[in-house]
Amino acid sequence: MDKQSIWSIDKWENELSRSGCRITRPRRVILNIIAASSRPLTPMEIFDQARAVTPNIGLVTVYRTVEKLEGLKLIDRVHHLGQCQTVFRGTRGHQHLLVCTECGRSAYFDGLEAEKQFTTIGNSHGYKITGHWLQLSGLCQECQKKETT
Amino acid sequence: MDKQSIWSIDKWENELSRSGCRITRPRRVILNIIAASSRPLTPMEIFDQARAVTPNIGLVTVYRTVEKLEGLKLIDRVHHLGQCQTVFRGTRGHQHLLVCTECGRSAYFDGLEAEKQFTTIGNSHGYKITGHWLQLSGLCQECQKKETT
DNA sequence: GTGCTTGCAAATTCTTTGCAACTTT
DNA sequence: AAAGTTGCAAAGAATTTGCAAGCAC
Repeated sequence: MDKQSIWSIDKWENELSRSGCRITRPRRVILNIIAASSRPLTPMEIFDQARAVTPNIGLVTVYRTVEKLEGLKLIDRVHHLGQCQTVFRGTRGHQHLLVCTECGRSAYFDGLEAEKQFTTIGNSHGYKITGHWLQLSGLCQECQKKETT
Repeated sequence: MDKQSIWSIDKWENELSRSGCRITRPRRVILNIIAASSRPLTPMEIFDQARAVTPNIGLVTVYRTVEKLEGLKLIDRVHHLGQCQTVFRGTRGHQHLLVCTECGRSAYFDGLEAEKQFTTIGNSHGYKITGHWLQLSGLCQECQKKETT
């Protein structure tokens, strides 16, 4: 677990209690798993990892915790392999995701200059732009190596 | 149904038969519904509309037809309201989608200059970019009017 | 103690599969 | 006639809900 993860967990727990939620053991476990992951995870994957730590945790708790974290914008929903139930730790400020199509390893990159164009594009179609979704996909370093092997 | 839709349907039927598929009545109905829609539709929505025309059509046929159309890239999967099973007629050339968060009305816009940056962004993280997903959301003209009402 | 959480079991919802009858080419 | 397609019913997944017992604050 890197510095960033630790940083996230503290922040997440603060956010959670600030919004009236309780910090329970199952939640702490789920938080840690998501924060430590280098790739987006499905509810089931989170559940499996969580069970290794707390065998009697319920899948339902995963769903409910994920829902809460998403509501607080602490995690993001990611498009990956036709799934959109996978989640990844949220962006800090204005960033977008870069996902490896092979292994799922993900990284954030900063917003583009281009985003300024979005309003203009919207206008030309009569839309008032309120948001955008941008995600790049490709092969991470590891998976590029495997390709050539 | 506008010109664009008619144009799509002819093209779609050509593509379908060219890939060894048969043009059947249920398929024609589904094709027409998707081509004529100004917003992304879920399998169930397509089914409901189709039933109005062919009461004994099966939901299964919708799933199977959608799968086929998607495989031929004639329709695109769209992110809308947490769903990613909704589909919309495909892009022509290099375009991206603009979706109304209220009513779903959608339009395509041309690719951005900015896309040239994507490769560079990828490189700086060690990724080899193979694709990107960009979708804008906002309020369409109709829904902006309703807001002020 | 109060009120949020948990895990279980059951209920829903969504999607896929097996198959015999039926169309398209 | 051959090969792809259809709709039904059933199977399988994925997700949500009701609820009594259990914790966090």
